[in-house]
Amino acid sequence: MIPLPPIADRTLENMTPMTLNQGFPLPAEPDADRADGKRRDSRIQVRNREKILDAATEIFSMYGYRGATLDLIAEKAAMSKPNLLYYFSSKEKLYLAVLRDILEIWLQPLKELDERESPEREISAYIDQKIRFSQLYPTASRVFANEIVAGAPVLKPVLDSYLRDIVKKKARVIRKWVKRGELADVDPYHLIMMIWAVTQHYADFAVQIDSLLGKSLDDGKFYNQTRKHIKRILMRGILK
Amino acid sequence: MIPLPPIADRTLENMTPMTLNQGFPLPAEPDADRADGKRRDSRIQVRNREKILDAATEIFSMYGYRGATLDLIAEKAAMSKPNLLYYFSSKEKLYLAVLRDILEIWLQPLKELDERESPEREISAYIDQKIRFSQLYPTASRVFANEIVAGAPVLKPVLDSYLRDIVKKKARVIRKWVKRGELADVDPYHLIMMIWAVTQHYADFAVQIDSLLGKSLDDGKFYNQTRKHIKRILMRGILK
DNA sequence: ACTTAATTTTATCTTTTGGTAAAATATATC
DNA sequence: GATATATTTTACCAAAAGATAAAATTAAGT
Repeated sequence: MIPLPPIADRTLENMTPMTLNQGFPLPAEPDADRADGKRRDSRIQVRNREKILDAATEIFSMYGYRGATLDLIAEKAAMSKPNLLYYFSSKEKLYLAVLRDILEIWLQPLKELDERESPEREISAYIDQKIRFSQLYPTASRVFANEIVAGAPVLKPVLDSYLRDIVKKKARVIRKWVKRGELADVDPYHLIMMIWAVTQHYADFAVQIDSLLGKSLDDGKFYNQTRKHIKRILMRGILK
Repeated sequence: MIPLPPIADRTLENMTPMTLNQGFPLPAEPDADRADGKRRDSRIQVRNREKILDAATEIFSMYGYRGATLDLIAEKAAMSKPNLLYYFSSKEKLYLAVLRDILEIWLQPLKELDERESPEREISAYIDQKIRFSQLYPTASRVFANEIVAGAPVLKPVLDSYLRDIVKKKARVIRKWVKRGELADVDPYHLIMMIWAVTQHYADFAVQIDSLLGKSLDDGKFYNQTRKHIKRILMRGILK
C-alpha cells in the first residue's frame, strides 16, 4: 500500500512545505474516513464506493483534480452529491483514494525484471505488461498523466522516493545486461522512459490516436499490431 | 492560421453537435474581440496581451481548461481580473488564443519530411525538431497534452482534418522509403506516434523525469544526451 | 413488528469563479 | 494644456462548487 500525502495545490505561494511534506508518509489508511468500530463494507457500502471510484476516475481522467467537480462525479455515479460525500467526506479524500487504487496497479509491472533471464525476454515481457496496462486501464493512465502534467502535487513524494528506488533497481539490472554484452550500450533510465512514453501514449492520447488512425487499443487487432510494432523497433534498437 | 471552434465541454449531454461543429471552420480571426476600426496593437496592448498569454499558458498547462481560473492567470500576469478581461473578453477566448499560438509552432516541424532525402537524415532531423520543441516550449506541450487527455474538446476537429492530412502525407513518404528498401518494414503511423510519444514525454512528464533522473531538458548536457539516445535507439530500430 | 443504525434526500451555507458596470486614472493627440 | 481615448481599478453579481445539517427513508437485527 502506497502512502499518500494531503493534496498541495502548488499554486504560487499556496505551496507551503506544510501541506506538502507534513503527514508523509501517512498511516496508509485506505479510506481515512470512519475509522471507528462501526461495521463497514456492507453490500451497499462496497457497491457505492466502487461506483463512486469508477465515476471519479473517469471525471478526474478528463479534467484533472482541479477541473473535476463533485457534481459531475455524482452525476456519473447516478447519485446525489451529499450522498457521495457520505462515502468520501471530501473531494481531496476521494482523489487520494482514486490515486491509491491506480498506483497499486500502475507500480506492479515494474516489480519484475529478472537479471538472470535474458534481456530480450525480460524487456519484451515488460513492454507487454505496460501496453497491456494501457489497454486495460486507459482512464487510470490518464488520471496519472493529469497528475504528473499538473506537476505531481500529490504524487511528487511518491515519485521522489518509492518510484525512484524501483527504477534505480531496474536500471541496475539493465546496466548489468549491458556490461555482460547482452544489450547495446543504452542508458537504462532513458530506455525505461522510452518504454513508458510509448506505451502510455496510446492510453493518454487515445483521442489523438483515434483521430489519426481511427483505431484504439480496444480493437484486439490494433492492440496486437501496436504491441508488436513497438517491440520490434525498440528491441531492434537495443539488442546487440 | 488554424481555425478553432468554440469550446465544447464534452460533459455527458452537454456535448451538443451545435457547440462542437457549428462555427467550424471559423473566420480564423486571431483576436475575435474588438474588430472595430479602432487602432489596436499599441505598445501597452501588445505587452499586456503577451503577458496574459504567457501566464495563461502556464496555468492552462498545469490545470487544463476547466481547472484553470482567471484569478490564477491574472495573478500570474500581475494584473487584475477585470483588466485581464479587458484584453480577452472570456476565459474561452483566452484559451482559444493560447491554443492557436501553440498549434502554430506545434504543427510546424511536421511540414518537413522530404522523400528525396535519405530517411536517415530526414527522420533524424525530425526527431531533433520534436525534442527541440519539448525543450523550448515545455509548457506549450503540456497545454496541448491537457487538451488531448481531456478528450480534445476543442482540437478534435483540427485533429480530424488538418493534422490527419499532414500525418497522412508524411506516412506516405515513410512508406515510400520502406518500399525503396531504405527503411525496415515499419508502420509509418506507429513510427510517427513513437517519435511523438518519446519526444513529448520529456516535456509533458518533466516533473517525473526530474524526480527520477534529477535532470531536465533545460540542462544542455542532458538535452543532448537525451536527444542522441532517443535517436540512437529509434534509428537502429528502423534503419535497414 | 419494533427498534436501531445505515443510507438518502432536501434545504442551505460559504467560497470561488466567470463576468459586468461604472468610476477613476493614465496616455496620446491636437 | 485641454480633450478625447485607452487602460486600470473598485465594487458588484449570479452561478457554480465544496461542504454541512437535519429530516426522511430504507435496511438490519432482534
